Amino acid sequence: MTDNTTIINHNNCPGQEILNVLATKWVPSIFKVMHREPVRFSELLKALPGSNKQSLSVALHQMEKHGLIEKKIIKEKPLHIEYNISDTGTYLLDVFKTLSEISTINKQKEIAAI
Amino acid sequence: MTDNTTIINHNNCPGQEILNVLATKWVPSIFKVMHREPVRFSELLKALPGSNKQSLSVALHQMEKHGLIEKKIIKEKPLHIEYNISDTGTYLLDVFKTLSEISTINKQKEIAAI
DNA sequence: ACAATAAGTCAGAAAAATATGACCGACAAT
DNA sequence: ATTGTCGGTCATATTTTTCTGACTTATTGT
Repeated sequence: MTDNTTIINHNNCPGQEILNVLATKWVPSIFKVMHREPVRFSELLKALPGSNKQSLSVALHQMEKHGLIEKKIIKEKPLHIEYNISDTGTYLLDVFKTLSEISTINKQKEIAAI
Repeated sequence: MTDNTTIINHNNCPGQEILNVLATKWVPSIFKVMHREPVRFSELLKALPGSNKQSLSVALHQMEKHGLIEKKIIKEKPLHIEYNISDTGTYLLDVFKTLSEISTINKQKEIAAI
Protein backbone atom coordinates (compact mmCIF):
# COMPACT_ATOMS: atom_id res chain seq x y z
CA MET A 1 0.00 0.00 0.00
CA THR A 2 1.38 3.40 -0.96
CA ASP A 3 0.96 5.89 1.84
CA ASN A 4 0.52 9.27 0.24
CA THR A 5 -0.78 10.95 3.38
CA THR A 6 1.56 13.07 5.42
CA ILE A 7 1.40 13.15 9.17
CA ILE A 8 0.81 16.69 10.23
CA ASN A 9 0.96 18.21 13.64
CA HIS A 10 -0.56 21.66 13.98
CA ASN A 11 -0.23 21.86 17.72
CA ASN A 12 2.04 24.85 17.82
CA CYS A 13 0.44 26.76 15.01
CA PRO A 14 0.28 30.40 16.08
CA GLY A 15 -3.02 31.08 14.30
CA GLN A 16 -4.68 28.26 16.18
CA GLU A 17 -3.75 29.80 19.50
CA ILE A 18 -5.41 33.11 18.75
CA LEU A 19 -8.39 31.28 17.29
CA ASN A 20 -8.81 29.42 20.57
CA VAL A 21 -8.86 32.72 22.41
CA LEU A 22 -11.43 34.16 20.00
CA ALA A 23 -13.69 31.17 20.45
CA THR A 24 -13.57 31.22 24.23
CA LYS A 25 -17.07 31.56 25.55
CA TRP A 26 -17.23 35.25 26.48
CA VAL A 27 -14.55 36.71 24.26
CA PRO A 28 -16.68 37.82 21.29
CA SER A 29 -19.17 39.45 23.64
CA ILE A 30 -16.42 41.23 25.54
CA PHE A 31 -15.13 42.57 22.25
CA LYS A 32 -18.49 43.89 21.28
CA VAL A 33 -19.06 45.60 24.62
CA MET A 34 -15.65 47.26 24.37
CA HIS A 35 -16.14 48.19 20.76
CA ARG A 36 -17.11 51.82 21.30
CA GLU A 37 -15.61 52.72 24.64
CA PRO A 38 -13.31 51.30 27.31
CA VAL A 39 -14.93 49.30 30.09
CA ARG A 40 -14.21 48.35 33.63
CA PHE A 41 -14.32 44.84 35.02
CA SER A 42 -17.47 45.37 37.03
CA GLU A 43 -19.22 46.93 34.04
CA LEU A 44 -18.48 43.89 31.90
CA LEU A 45 -19.87 41.64 34.58
CA LYS A 46 -23.10 43.62 34.58
CA ALA A 47 -23.25 43.95 30.79
CA LEU A 48 -22.93 40.21 30.24
CA PRO A 49 -25.58 38.44 32.24
CA GLY A 50 -24.79 34.78 32.78
CA SER A 51 -21.07 35.45 32.89
CA ASN A 52 -18.91 35.26 35.99
CA LYS A 53 -15.76 36.82 37.43
CA GLN A 54 -13.58 33.79 36.90
CA SER A 55 -14.34 33.37 33.22
CA LEU A 56 -14.11 37.07 32.47
CA SER A 57 -10.84 37.30 34.35
CA VAL A 58 -9.31 34.44 32.37
CA ALA A 59 -10.69 35.79 29.10
CA LEU A 60 -9.30 39.29 29.73
CA HIS A 61 -5.88 37.90 30.59
CA GLN A 62 -5.79 35.82 27.42
CA MET A 63 -6.93 38.75 25.32
CA GLU A 64 -4.30 40.99 26.86
CA LYS A 65 -1.60 38.36 26.43
CA HIS A 66 -2.40 38.14 22.74
CA GLY A 67 -2.46 41.89 22.30
CA LEU A 68 -6.17 42.13 21.56
CA ILE A 69 -6.90 44.52 24.40
CA GLU A 70 -5.00 46.89 26.67
CA LYS A 71 -5.28 47.29 30.42
CA LYS A 72 -4.88 50.75 31.88
CA ILE A 73 -4.72 51.88 35.47
CA ILE A 74 -6.50 55.21 35.71
CA LYS A 75 -5.00 57.27 38.49
CA GLU A 76 -7.94 59.63 38.79
CA LYS A 77 -10.24 60.27 41.69
CA PRO A 78 -11.62 56.83 42.35
CA LEU A 79 -8.49 55.05 40.99
CA HIS A 80 -9.70 52.27 38.75
CA ILE A 81 -8.81 49.96 35.87
CA GLU A 82 -9.97 50.28 32.29
CA TYR A 83 -9.77 47.80 29.48
CA ASN A 84 -9.84 48.93 25.89
CA ILE A 85 -9.57 47.36 22.51
CA SER A 86 -6.26 47.48 20.63
CA ASP A 87 -5.68 47.97 16.91
CA THR A 88 -5.34 44.23 16.49
CA GLY A 89 -8.60 43.78 18.34
CA THR A 90 -10.32 46.27 16.09
CA TYR A 91 -9.08 44.34 13.09
CA LEU A 92 -10.47 41.14 14.56
CA LEU A 93 -13.88 42.74 14.90
CA ASP A 94 -13.76 43.03 11.12
CA VAL A 95 -13.00 39.33 10.91
CA PHE A 96 -16.10 38.68 13.01
CA LYS A 97 -18.12 40.78 10.64
CA THR A 98 -16.86 38.76 7.69
CA LEU A 99 -17.69 35.51 9.45
CA SER A 100 -21.22 36.82 10.03
CA GLU A 101 -21.56 37.64 6.35
CA ILE A 102 -20.36 34.20 5.30
CA SER A 103 -22.78 32.61 7.71
CA THR A 104 -25.67 34.72 6.45
CA ILE A 105 -24.93 33.96 2.79
CA ASN A 106 -24.82 30.28 3.64
CA LYS A 107 -28.20 30.42 5.34
CA GLN A 108 -29.71 32.13 2.30
CA LYS A 109 -28.40 29.29 0.14
CA GLU A 110 -30.07 26.80 2.46
CA ILE A 111 -33.37 28.61 2.14
CA ALA A 112 -33.01 28.82 -1.64
CA ALA A 113 -32.38 25.07 -1.79
CA ILE A 114 -35.76 24.21 -0.27
CA MET B 1 -26.22 55.12 40.74
CA THR B 2 -26.45 55.76 36.99
CA ASP B 3 -26.21 52.53 35.07
CA ASN B 4 -24.52 53.34 31.79
CA THR B 5 -23.87 49.70 30.87
CA THR B 6 -26.18 48.02 28.44
CA ILE B 7 -27.16 44.44 28.81
CA ILE B 8 -26.14 42.64 25.68
CA ASN B 9 -27.00 39.18 24.49
CA HIS B 10 -24.97 37.87 21.58
CA ASN B 11 -26.38 34.37 21.63
CA ASN B 12 -27.81 34.32 18.14
CA CYS B 13 -25.03 36.14 16.36
CA PRO B 14 -24.39 34.33 13.04
CA GLY B 15 -20.63 34.93 13.15
CA GLN B 16 -20.39 33.23 16.50
CA GLU B 17 -21.76 30.00 15.08
CA ILE B 18 -19.13 29.73 12.37
CA LEU B 19 -16.48 30.76 14.88
CA ASN B 20 -17.48 27.84 17.06
CA VAL B 21 -17.03 25.50 14.12
CA LEU B 22 -13.63 26.97 13.30
CA ALA B 23 -12.45 26.59 16.87
CA THR B 24 -13.55 22.97 17.16
CA LYS B 25 -10.52 20.91 18.01
CA TRP B 26 -9.63 19.32 14.65
CA VAL B 27 -11.17 21.79 12.23
CA PRO B 28 -8.15 23.99 11.50
CA SER B 29 -6.00 20.90 10.96
CA ILE B 30 -8.57 19.34 8.65
CA PHE B 31 -8.55 22.54 6.64
CA LYS B 32 -4.82 22.49 6.29
CA VAL B 33 -4.71 18.86 5.20
CA MET B 34 -7.37 19.54 2.58
CA HIS B 35 -5.72 22.73 1.47
CA ARG B 36 -3.98 21.33 -1.62
CA GLU B 37 -6.02 18.29 -2.57
CA PRO B 38 -9.23 16.51 -1.61
CA VAL B 39 -8.96 13.86 1.09
CA ARG B 40 -10.84 10.78 2.16
CA PHE B 41 -12.02 10.10 5.67
CA SER B 42 -9.48 7.35 6.33
CA GLU B 43 -6.67 9.54 5.04
CA LEU B 44 -7.59 12.31 7.44
CA LEU B 45 -7.59 9.85 10.29
CA LYS B 46 -4.05 8.79 9.39
CA ALA B 47 -2.86 12.31 8.68
CA LEU B 48 -3.99 13.60 12.07
CA PRO B 49 -2.50 11.42 14.77
CA GLY B 50 -4.35 11.76 18.06
CA SER B 51 -7.63 12.36 16.32
CA ASN B 52 -10.52 9.90 16.24
CA LYS B 53 -13.40 8.91 13.97
CA GLN B 54 -16.09 10.44 16.10
CA SER B 55 -14.54 13.87 16.33
CA LEU B 56 -13.59 13.99 12.67
CA SER B 57 -17.05 12.83 11.66
CA VAL B 58 -18.73 15.56 13.69
CA ALA B 59 -16.25 18.16 12.46
CA LEU B 60 -16.78 17.24 8.81
CA HIS B 61 -20.55 17.41 9.18
CA GLN B 62 -20.36 20.84 10.78
CA MET B 63 -17.97 22.08 8.14
CA GLU B 64 -20.22 20.79 5.39
CA LYS B 65 -23.30 22.28 7.00
CA HIS B 66 -21.64 25.69 7.08
CA GLY B 67 -20.47 25.44 3.49
CA LEU B 68 -16.76 25.25 4.30
CA ILE B 69 -16.20 21.93 2.55
CA GLU B 70 -17.95 19.75 -0.01
CA LYS B 71 -18.56 16.02 0.10
CA LYS B 72 -18.40 14.08 -3.14
CA ILE B 73 -19.17 10.47 -3.88
CA ILE B 74 -16.66 9.29 -6.47
CA LYS B 75 -18.22 6.55 -8.59
CA GLU B 76 -14.93 5.19 -9.86
CA LYS B 77 -13.40 1.76 -9.42
CA PRO B 78 -13.23 1.48 -5.65
CA LEU B 79 -16.26 3.81 -5.12
CA HIS B 80 -15.30 6.19 -2.34
CA ILE B 81 -15.99 9.55 -0.75
CA GLU B 82 -13.91 12.64 -1.10
CA TYR B 83 -14.01 15.86 0.89
CA ASN B 84 -12.71 19.07 -0.56
CA ILE B 85 -12.48 22.65 0.47
CA SER B 86 -15.04 25.16 -0.83
CA ASP B 87 -14.45 28.74 -1.91
CA THR B 88 -15.62 29.92 1.49
CA GLY B 89 -13.20 27.50 3.09
CA THR B 90 -10.35 28.79 0.98
CA TYR B 91 -11.17 32.29 2.09
CA LEU B 92 -11.10 31.21 5.71
CA LEU B 93 -7.64 29.77 5.25
CA ASP B 94 -6.59 33.31 4.45
CA VAL B 95 -8.15 34.45 7.69
CA PHE B 96 -6.09 31.81 9.50
CA LYS B 97 -2.99 33.09 7.81
CA THR B 98 -3.74 36.58 9.03
CA LEU B 99 -4.33 35.33 12.56
CA SER B 100 -0.96 33.59 12.43
CA GLU B 101 0.71 36.79 11.36
CA ILE B 102 -0.93 38.74 14.15
CA SER B 103 0.14 36.12 16.64
CA THR B 104 3.70 36.11 15.35
CA ILE B 105 3.99 39.88 15.49
CA ASN B 106 2.70 39.78 19.04
CA LYS B 107 5.33 37.22 20.06
CA GLN B 108 8.07 39.36 18.60
CA LYS B 109 6.85 42.24 20.73
CA GLU B 110 7.01 40.02 23.80
CA ILE B 111 10.59 39.09 23.02
CA ALA B 112 11.50 42.72 22.40
CA ALA B 113 10.04 43.66 25.77
CA ILE B 114 12.43 41.42 27.71
C1' DA C 1 -18.19 -17.85 0.63
C1' DC C 2 -14.97 -15.27 3.55
C1' DA C 3 -12.15 -11.72 4.96
C1' DA C 4 -10.81 -6.85 4.42
C1' DT C 5 -11.38 -1.99 3.87
C1' DA C 6 -14.03 2.28 3.84
C1' DA C 7 -17.01 5.25 6.11
C1' DG C 8 -19.15 5.81 9.45
C1' DT C 9 -22.69 5.48 14.26
C1' DC C 10 -23.49 4.85 19.23
C1' DA C 11 -23.01 4.60 24.31
C1' DG C 12 -20.15 5.41 27.87
C1' DA C 13 -15.59 7.21 29.87
C1' DA C 14 -12.22 10.72 30.32
C1' DA C 15 -10.63 15.30 29.85
C1' DA C 16 -11.24 20.16 29.38
C1' DA C 17 -13.86 24.38 29.84
C1' DT C 18 -16.93 27.03 32.54
C1' DA C 19 -19.50 28.36 36.75
C1' DT C 20 -20.13 28.94 41.88
C1' DG C 21 -19.24 30.71 46.11
C1' DA C 22 -15.88 31.90 49.62
C1' DC C 23 -12.26 34.82 50.34
C1' DC C 24 -8.66 38.92 50.00
C1' DG C 25 -6.23 43.48 49.77
C1' DA C 26 -6.74 48.27 48.58
C1' DC C 27 -9.40 52.23 48.89
C1' DA C 28 -13.53 55.30 50.13
C1' DA C 29 -17.40 56.78 52.66
C1' DT C 30 -20.16 56.90 57.33
C1' DA D 1 -14.20 51.19 63.37
C1' DT D 2 -17.31 49.22 60.14
C1' DT D 3 -19.33 48.80 55.84
C1' DG D 4 -19.18 48.86 50.89
C1' DT D 5 -17.13 48.73 46.29
C1' DC D 6 -13.62 47.34 42.98
C1' DG D 7 -10.86 43.96 40.96
C1' DG D 8 -9.71 40.20 41.38
C1' DT D 9 -7.89 34.76 43.17
C1' DC D 10 -8.71 30.02 44.73
C1' DA D 11 -10.77 25.41 45.33
C1' DT D 12 -14.36 22.91 44.09
C1' DA D 13 -18.55 21.58 41.36
C1' DT D 14 -20.95 21.31 37.12
C1' DT D 15 -21.28 21.21 32.21
C1' DT D 16 -19.48 20.54 27.67
C1' DT D 17 -16.23 18.52 24.57
C1' DT D 18 -13.53 15.02 23.13
C1' DC D 19 -12.00 10.16 23.09
C1' DT D 20 -12.46 5.02 23.21
C1' DG D 21 -13.96 0.82 21.75
C1' DA D 22 -17.64 -1.99 20.06
C1' DC D 23 -20.67 -2.36 16.32
C1' DT D 24 -22.76 -1.61 11.36
C1' DT D 25 -23.56 -1.52 6.29
C1' DA D 26 -21.80 -1.51 1.73
C1' DT D 27 -18.38 -2.71 -1.46
C1' DT D 28 -14.38 -5.20 -3.02
C1' DG D 29 -10.77 -8.76 -3.30
C1' DT D 30 -9.41 -13.92 -2.94
